[in-house]
Amino acid sequence: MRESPRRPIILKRRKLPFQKSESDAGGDEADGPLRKTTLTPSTARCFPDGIRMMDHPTIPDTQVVVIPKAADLQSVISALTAKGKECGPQGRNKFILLSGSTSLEEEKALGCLSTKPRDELEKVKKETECFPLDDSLTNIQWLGKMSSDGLGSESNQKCTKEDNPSDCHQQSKAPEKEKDPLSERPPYSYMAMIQFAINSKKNRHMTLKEIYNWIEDHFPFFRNVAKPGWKNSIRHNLSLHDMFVRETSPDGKISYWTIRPEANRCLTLDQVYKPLVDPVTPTCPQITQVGFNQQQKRGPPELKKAIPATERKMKPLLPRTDSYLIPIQLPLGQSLFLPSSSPATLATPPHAQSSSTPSSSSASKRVRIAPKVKPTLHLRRAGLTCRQATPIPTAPIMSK
Amino acid sequence: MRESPRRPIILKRRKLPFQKSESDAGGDEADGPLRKTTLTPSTARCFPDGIRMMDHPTIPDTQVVVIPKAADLQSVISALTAKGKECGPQGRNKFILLSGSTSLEEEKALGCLSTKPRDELEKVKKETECFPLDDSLTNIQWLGKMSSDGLGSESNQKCTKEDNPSDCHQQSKAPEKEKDPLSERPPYSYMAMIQFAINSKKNRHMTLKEIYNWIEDHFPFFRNVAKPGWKNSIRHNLSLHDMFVRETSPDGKISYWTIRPEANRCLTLDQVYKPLVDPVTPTCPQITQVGFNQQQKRGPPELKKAIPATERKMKPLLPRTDSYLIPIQLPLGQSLFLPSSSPATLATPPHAQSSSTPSSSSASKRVRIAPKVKPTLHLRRAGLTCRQATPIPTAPIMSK
DNA sequence: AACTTGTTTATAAACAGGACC
DNA sequence: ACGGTCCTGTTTATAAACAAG
Ligand SMILES: [Mg+2]
Ligand SMILES: [Mg+2]
Repeated sequence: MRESPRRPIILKRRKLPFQKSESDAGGDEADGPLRKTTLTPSTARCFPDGIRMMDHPTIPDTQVVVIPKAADLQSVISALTAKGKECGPQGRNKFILLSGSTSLEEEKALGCLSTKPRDELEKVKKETECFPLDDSLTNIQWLGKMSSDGLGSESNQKCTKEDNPSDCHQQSKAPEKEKDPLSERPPYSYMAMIQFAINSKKNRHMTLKEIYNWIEDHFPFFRNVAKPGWKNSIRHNLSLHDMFVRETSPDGKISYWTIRPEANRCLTLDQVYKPLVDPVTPTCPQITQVGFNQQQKRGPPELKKAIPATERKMKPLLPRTDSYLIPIQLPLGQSLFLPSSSPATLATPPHAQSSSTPSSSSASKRVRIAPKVKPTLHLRRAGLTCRQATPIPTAPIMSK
Repeated sequence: MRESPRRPIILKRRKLPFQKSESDAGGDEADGPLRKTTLTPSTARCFPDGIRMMDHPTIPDTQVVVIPKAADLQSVISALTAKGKECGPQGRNKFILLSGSTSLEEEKALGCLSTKPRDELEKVKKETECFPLDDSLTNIQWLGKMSSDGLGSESNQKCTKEDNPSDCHQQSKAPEKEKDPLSERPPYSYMAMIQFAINSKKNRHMTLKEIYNWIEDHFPFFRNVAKPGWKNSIRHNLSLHDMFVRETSPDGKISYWTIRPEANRCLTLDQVYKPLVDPVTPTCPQITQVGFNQQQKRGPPELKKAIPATERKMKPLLPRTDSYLIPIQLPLGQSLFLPSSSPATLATPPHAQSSSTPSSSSASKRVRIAPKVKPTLHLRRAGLTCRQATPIPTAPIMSK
C-alpha cells in the first residue's frame, strides 16, 4: 500500500481507428461481417460496422448517416470524425443520423428519431447564447441510447426520471463482501459517479455523506478495496468542478450538493447499464430491494434499493473529451442547426482589448470537429478565441 | 528521487492569530512596539501592529482603519477579519483604510489614497454585473502596495506597466549554477508565476516556451533543482484555470497564452520583491542587464534582463483563499460600494428551477467575510446559492 | 519514433472552520 | 473554556494517460 499515486487507467481515451482516411471505406482493421456494400447509391460511402453515409438528396452540405443497430458507437464516431475531417475546419456539413435500418427508404421517414432527443436539447439550447454548438454531447448521448438497442422506451422518459425509487436493475445475488466480480473499479470518473448519485435523487441534491453512500452502495469497489483517499477525491471533484454547486438548506444547517442545471447531462447509472440478463424488459422492475450489506449506520434502509453495479454490466462512458464528436443536426429540428466546426462565424462581441498582435483570431489550428464550448463568460466576456473552453461535464454512452 | 509526490509546503495558509476575538485590542501575541494607544477617540479600538479602527463619524456602518506604515499586512487582515466577524454574517460594515499616518486628522483627508487603486478598480467593475462584490482582492493588492512602504510611486503606474523592458531589480551577482541561495523554491504558486510571466510582456501574451523560459530565468530553482515534471505542472495550470486563455496568431501557426482581462490581477514579479538592498529607489534602475546563464538556445539575448529572484527578497503572496479578506470601500468612490458579507442581498435573477426543498437559499452558514465570487454565469445562469464561486485568481501582496 | 503542446483525471496533501466530545 | 478529533470544503502540487501535430 501507499503506492506512488499514479493515475490508474480507468478511462482510456480511445484511439481513433481512422487517421485521416480521406475516402477509405474499410481500410483499417477488421471490417467485420457487416461490410455489406449493398444498396448504396452512387454517392454513398461505407464505413466499418455497416455504417453508410451519403449526401442528403435535397439539403445541401448534409450527410445522411445510416447506422445499423449492431454498430458500435465507436465506429459511428470514427465514421463521423473521418467525414468531418474531410471537410476541413471550414467544412459546413451537417449530419442526419438514422438508426437501425439498412433500407434507404427510411431516410425519408425522418420523424423517427426526432422525438426523444428533443426534450434534452430543449433545455440545453437555452444556454447557448454565445455559442450554439455546445451540445454535440446530447446527440451522442441519444446515439448511445439508440445503439443500446434493447432498451426501447425504458430509461429515457424525459430525462428527469423520478428515479431514486426505481433503479431498474436486476442483479440480486448478494455480494458477500470481497473482491473480484463486483468489487472491480467502475469505468466511470468521479465526476460521472457524482452525477449518477445526485441525479438519482428526485430533488437532485445530496449531502456529501449521501454521495459517499450512494457510490459505495452502487460500486462496492469503493467500500471494499479503494483506499480511503477516494473520499478526498470526491470532495476534490465537488469543489473543483463548476458543475457541482453547493446549496444550503433554508435554515442554514445542511449543505447539499447540486448540479448546475445547464450543465446537467442528466446522467444516471441505469443509462449505462447493459441489460445483461434480460435485454428486453421495457418497464422498470420497480424496487428490486436488495438488502445490501450496509455496514455503516445509515438510518432505516427505507425502500431504497442500492443495487450495486455488477460485473461488466456497465457500459463505459465516453470520456468527456468530446473532441471527436460531430455536431449533429437533428432532422426535424430547424431550430437546432449545428454546422460543423465553424467557431469563427459566431458573433464574438468586441470586448477584447488585449493590446496587440495576435489577439483575437479565433482560428482553430487544430481541427476540432466539435469544439468544446465553455458556456460561460469565457467567450462572451473576453471575446477571445473560441478555440476551446470547458468541456461538457460528462460523457455520452458507448454501446457494447 | 521519484519520491511520492506529496504536496510541498510552499504556500502555507496562514492561521489567523485572531480567533473570534470580540473586542480584544491586543490579546494574542506580541503587540510589538507599536502598541501606542495614543489619541484614540472613545470609539476607537486598537489592534496589533498599531492598527486602529473606529466608527466613521458620519457614514453609518463604516469603520475607519488607520494602518501604520510599519504594520504587517497580516495584522491588517487579522484586524479586519476580527472586526468583520464581530458584525456577523449579516453585518453591514464597510471599511475605509487609511495608510501610514497616526493622526486622526488624516481621516478627513480621504483623497490621499483614492487615486491609484481607482485605475484597477475601474476595469474590474465593468464585469461585475451579477455580483458587485468580487474584488476585495484589488483593494488588498493596493493594501499590499501601500504596506510595502518604500516603493512610493514605483511599481504602480496604472497596472498596465509596460514592464518587460524594465524589471526594476538590483541583484546582479551572477549565480553560478548551483543551489542554495538562489535555487530555493519560490513561494509562489504556478498560477502566480505564470501570471508574473505573462504580465511581464507588454502585449500580455506568451507562448508556452516563453513561459518556461521566463520562469527558469527568474526562478533558478526550476532550471536547477526542480524535477522535469514542473513543466507538466505549468501546462496543467494553463489548461485548468479559466484565467489562462489560449489564443492563436492570425495565421494560426502559433498559440499564445493570455490572461482573461477581467481576471487579471496584473501581478508582476516586481510587485512582490522586497527592496532588500536599497529600499528607497523610487525609479526603476532600467535594464539591469544581467547576462544570466541561459543554457537553452533562446534566440538573441536581446535587451531582456531576466534577473532571477534572489534569496528572500520575494514577499510571499497571500494565498488565493480570499476568505479572510474584507470588502473595502474606498473613500471617494461612491460607485464602488462593498458591503461586507451579504451575498444574499444581491439580485439573483429567478432562473433556479431546482425542483424541491432546500433549493436556493443563499444562506451562508460559514461566515465568509468576503465571499469568493465567480464572475461567470455560475451565479447569473444558475441563480443558485451565491455561497461560493471561483476565487479571485491570484493573491495580494503580503508585506514583510 | 521522439518530442511538444494541450486536456483531463487521479491522488495526496495542506489548511480552514465547524461540530462534537 | 479548552483541548482533540473528525468532517466538510477549498486549493495546490504532482503524475499520468492520451491526443494531435
Ligand atoms: Mg464546485
Ligand atoms: Mg485555461
